[in-house]
Amino acid sequence: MLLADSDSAKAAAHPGVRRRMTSRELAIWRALIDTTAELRRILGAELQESNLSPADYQVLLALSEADGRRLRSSELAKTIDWERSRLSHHLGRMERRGLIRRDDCATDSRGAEVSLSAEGARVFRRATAPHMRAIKKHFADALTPEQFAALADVLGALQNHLPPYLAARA
Amino acid sequence: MLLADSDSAKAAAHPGVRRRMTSRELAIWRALIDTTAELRRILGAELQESNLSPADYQVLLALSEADGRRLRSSELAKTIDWERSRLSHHLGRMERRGLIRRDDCATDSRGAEVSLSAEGARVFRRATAPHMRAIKKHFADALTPEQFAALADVLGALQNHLPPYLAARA
DNA sequence: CCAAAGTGATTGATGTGTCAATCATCTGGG
DNA sequence: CCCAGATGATTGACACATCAATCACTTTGG
Repeated sequence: MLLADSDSAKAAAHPGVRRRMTSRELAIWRALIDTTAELRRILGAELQESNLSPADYQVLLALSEADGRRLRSSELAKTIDWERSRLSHHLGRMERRGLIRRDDCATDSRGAEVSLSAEGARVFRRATAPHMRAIKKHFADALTPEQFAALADVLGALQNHLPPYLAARA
Repeated sequence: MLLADSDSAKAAAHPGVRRRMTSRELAIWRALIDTTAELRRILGAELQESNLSPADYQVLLALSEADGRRLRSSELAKTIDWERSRLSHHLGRMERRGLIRRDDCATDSRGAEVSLSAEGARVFRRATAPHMRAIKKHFADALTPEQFAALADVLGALQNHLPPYLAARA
């Protein structure tokens, strides 16, 4: 039913900005939201088996790619594009679980240095391969090279059309 | 950088299931997740101006399309594909805000009938048009007819490849 | 030098989502 | 009829996100 096309003739006649959305376009929007939500749900459940939330994984990934496996808190926030308060709360929980550490910063006594604990590094290492396999299985294996190209094109168009600051961050 | 393609030659040589993901495929995956997250964020912020969360909107939409603007709680859950406990918590909050009502069900005293309150109907009516405009502005207006077709194709492929029960629900 | 503005980070309140446990009611086989 | 198991729905505990407020420190202009 994604391909139902009762009003596409109208749409084609008016390529401009002034027309209404067609029901097909709306259906594709909903399919986009639902399908990506489902994919996130599946991958999140898979990550859970390593005792990590998707958010945990993002943090650990950024830290493990960082120089010396440590980052200033605000740098980390910028890297993964989180609000600082969200990060602060989350780091609190991750610290309690022993995945990361927070130390006072030498050069700025306001700041905090976040670093990967040995345990955090270990957990991350063991989670990565299954996570990549899951992405491959549920996403990459579903698409042909042509579909990848088309998807990249669509995402580029969407990003370019986004309010400027996202484009700036990219 | 979405189009960087350092290892696509390798990929093309092995169309099968056994190969590793290319870095380009992974980049497209991340772009998909990030772009849809940003779109959800923008539309959520826009909905907020009508004092509704995206979740509120889903509930109100399902109710306002329902026969008599009322649904059994479990029917509602099935319609919007939520866990029952999530719905129960959410309905509690929406009831406190006066958007919906819950009454005992006549034919099954375990059950609850959820219905749109006058206020809920009013709020939903006033939120719908701006919401549709926002989807059009940030999503539909960004894509050409060819890109819509390609996206529908990609989403179809992803859905067909999902674990069976989603397809069953669709 | 110092007060005011700016910056790095945390906190508390509240809304949201998930899981497992619970409660009440319904239903079907004996 | 009756009770064991299924079903409809809620609850409590906890993880997570967002917002506004706060705190501590740093910087800067006079």
